[in-house]
Amino acid sequence: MTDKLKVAFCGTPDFAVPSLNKLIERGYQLTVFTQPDRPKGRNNKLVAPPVKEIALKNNIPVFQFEKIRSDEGVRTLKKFAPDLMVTAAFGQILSQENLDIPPLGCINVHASLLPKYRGAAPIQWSIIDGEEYTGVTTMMTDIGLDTGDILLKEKVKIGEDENCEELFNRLSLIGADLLVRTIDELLAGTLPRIKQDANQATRCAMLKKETGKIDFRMTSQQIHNLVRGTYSWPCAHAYMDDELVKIWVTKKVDTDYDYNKDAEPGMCVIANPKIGLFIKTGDGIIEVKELQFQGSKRMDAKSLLLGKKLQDRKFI
RNA sequence: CGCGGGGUAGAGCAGUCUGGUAGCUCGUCGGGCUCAUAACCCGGAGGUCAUGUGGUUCAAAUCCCAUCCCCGCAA
Repeated sequence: MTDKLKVAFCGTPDFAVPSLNKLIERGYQLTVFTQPDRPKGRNNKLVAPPVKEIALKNNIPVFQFEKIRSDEGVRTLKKFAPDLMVTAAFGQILSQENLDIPPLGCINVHASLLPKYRGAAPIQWSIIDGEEYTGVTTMMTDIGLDTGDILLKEKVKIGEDENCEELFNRLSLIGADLLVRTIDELLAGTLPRIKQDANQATRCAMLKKETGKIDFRMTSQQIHNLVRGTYSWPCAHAYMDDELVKIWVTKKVDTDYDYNKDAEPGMCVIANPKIGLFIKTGDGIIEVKELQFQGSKRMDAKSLLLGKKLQDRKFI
């Protein structure tokens, strides 16, 4: 084992946790930088980022600058004097001054096959776009947005019904393994560095609430992708009589059902507690397995239909 | 004290405004019927109506007060 490599770890959400855990296992000397606690939930209670929880449990120093590129952030980083810096879903932009501090540079773990899906929500967008494959890439961080040289890459197939929470979990574990392999090769001097082909690059935007709005004129497959890709947040949704309805789980329909083929997209063409809930789409119907009306709990469609009549009512 | 919805049988809901025997759709148990079903028919069990030995009342799931829990929005 490499003794006492000093690593500054910058990460925030669950995705970054397995990577941090790996570095802890390695016994590196760590300092963690993460986002400040944010108000969450109904009473605006402050909630610590998952990475902070892990760090505290392991007695690792934690800093929560609003901006790590601030004077104070830079000063703190310099004082720790890391050999290497690692970022994983940090959510802050590093300055050149930050990047110049660690002699070995800065490695970023990014959940896409770069140069595709640079940006903030690559996992979600790869599902929404209906990609067959995605993966994790480690790269040398530079000043651009996910533009640094590619180091290692691992490709995975996206499951047909896999939602982005499941894919997140899968990729976060793969990312953690890829990270330590990257560090090993970096130290061994065998690490490849490949420039990104800017012509092939695509960039994905942050998800907005509005991203999850379902337009039932889309195809069943597109809707299924949207539901899976926005799972958990912002969650695919539609409205019925001004009531917000979250669509949690859908299933593509393979059976031949008898329903009104002339119904408008969004119409509940079959809404039977014994069969389920089926909504007309642009090219057929889609089954809604789990959904949630505003103010009420998330539940499976068949249960909901026991108490709520949705037959021939329409989602917009 | 951010705004709003809700807690009624194992599940999902109605009933609350206008106080007067606890209902519906399922499930479950028992029986019947059908070549068959998203089946159908008959019968039964199962609730201190979130909590308060709270207030009002002849009478509270329902009105008033307090507390707890769940959910949506906003951040």
